[in-house]
Amino acid sequence: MKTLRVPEATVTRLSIYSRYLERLDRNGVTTVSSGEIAEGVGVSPAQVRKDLAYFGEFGTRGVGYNVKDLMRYTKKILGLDQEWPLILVGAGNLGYALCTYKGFNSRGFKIVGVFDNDLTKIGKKIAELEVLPMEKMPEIIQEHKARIGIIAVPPRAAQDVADFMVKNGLEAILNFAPVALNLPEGIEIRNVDLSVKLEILTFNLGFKSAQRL
Amino acid sequence: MKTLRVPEATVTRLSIYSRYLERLDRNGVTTVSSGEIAEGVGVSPAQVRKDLAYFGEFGTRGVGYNVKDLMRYTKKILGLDQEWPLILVGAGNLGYALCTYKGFNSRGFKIVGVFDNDLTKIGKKIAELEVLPMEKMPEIIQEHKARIGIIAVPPRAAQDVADFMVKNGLEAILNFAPVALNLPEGIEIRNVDLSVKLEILTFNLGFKSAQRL
DNA sequence: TAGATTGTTAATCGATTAACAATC
DNA sequence: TAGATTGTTAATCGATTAACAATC
Repeated sequence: MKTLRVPEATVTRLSIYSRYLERLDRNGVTTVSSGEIAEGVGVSPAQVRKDLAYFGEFGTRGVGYNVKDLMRYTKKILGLDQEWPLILVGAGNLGYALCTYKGFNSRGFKIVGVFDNDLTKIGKKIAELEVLPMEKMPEIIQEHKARIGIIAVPPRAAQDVADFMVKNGLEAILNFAPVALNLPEGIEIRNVDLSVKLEILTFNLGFKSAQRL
Repeated sequence: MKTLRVPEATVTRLSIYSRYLERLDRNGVTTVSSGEIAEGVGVSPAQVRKDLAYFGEFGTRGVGYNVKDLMRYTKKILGLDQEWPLILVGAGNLGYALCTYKGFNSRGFKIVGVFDNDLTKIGKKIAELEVLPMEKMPEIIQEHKARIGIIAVPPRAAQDVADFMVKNGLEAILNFAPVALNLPEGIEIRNVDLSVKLEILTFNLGFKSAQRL
């Protein structure tokens, strides 16, 4: 792997190519061109080739890419050739949905601990897993060698949860609470905001109406 | 509103500024500078001013921005000065979580119909709403003048649901299924992929380990 | 007035695309 | 060989940032 800086957009697309290749493979397709991938996921063929070029040469000129091989390469690049144990905080509706979300399991993600500080939730079961009090987190992190945490709590609690996760050794956080978190250098953090994309839609609908006037 | 093309990243940030301003307002802050907003959401002060400049002049030189006013302006720009009725298809765990998600309501989004084609789900209640069969969708869309649909079904069903939504007049779709949808020109579509950001994290964790070698 | 902060221009930076030699 | 498609370079495009005049 080159130590060149890879644009985050490239990694995002790689994840999408990867899933598309899985589908092609399931459908029995053995060879694919950059143009077909591009068509399938909605980007340009040059984009596909450029993205892949950050990591190596995976195709055959005049022929295209072997679907199975490229699928494996892309998953390997993304780190999906291994299982990733996840620590989840927040056993509300969103937490429940994430626990049962098949899209995680199929990519090698496995939630190994669900935590909450709400006494009415602790002890309940979510898909095989008992909701645990926060104090148990260090133990579970150690047991599974977890490195990634997911925050699915209300905004006001998110920073405390993040601090607690970092204190206990987690290195990366996926945050579903709509707030910017303050974390020490070196901790990877990404936000998933369920409402932002919806607001892009409302913006665009309004914008189009305005232009029609 | 200028008819200039606005970068999508600007709209995304506007949504984030807007939420941050709401928080400042709740905390009783009356005036804020571009530098403080930048600090609060993690971008550069120039970025904040540039983003706002697409839509007008909202500040006072030497002073900053009035929090309440700027909050109202940003919400208006995003189309959040009105209620948006939403049509949701998919009454599984994710659908359930979205129905009860407070982040939607607080921004003026209101799910007015939940649909599924699973007979075991139809008739059940999710937070005041009865899960309806797909055939009822046209009626509900008309009744509420809904323009936006949310897809929370498994990937293989997503395209059919999208086609059905478009056929019944919806103009914009938020898609939680991890597939690229094919839709006619003019239909706004955005995907929310719960797993992609997680894969960016695993990529970065792997990348960092590789660089340490 | 002196200090502060906006709005905006120009410079910089980075990402996408077009084009084509390499090569199957 | 002729046709196809990759990998890569150079050109283009667009977004971010630095800098500063305007002005409170």
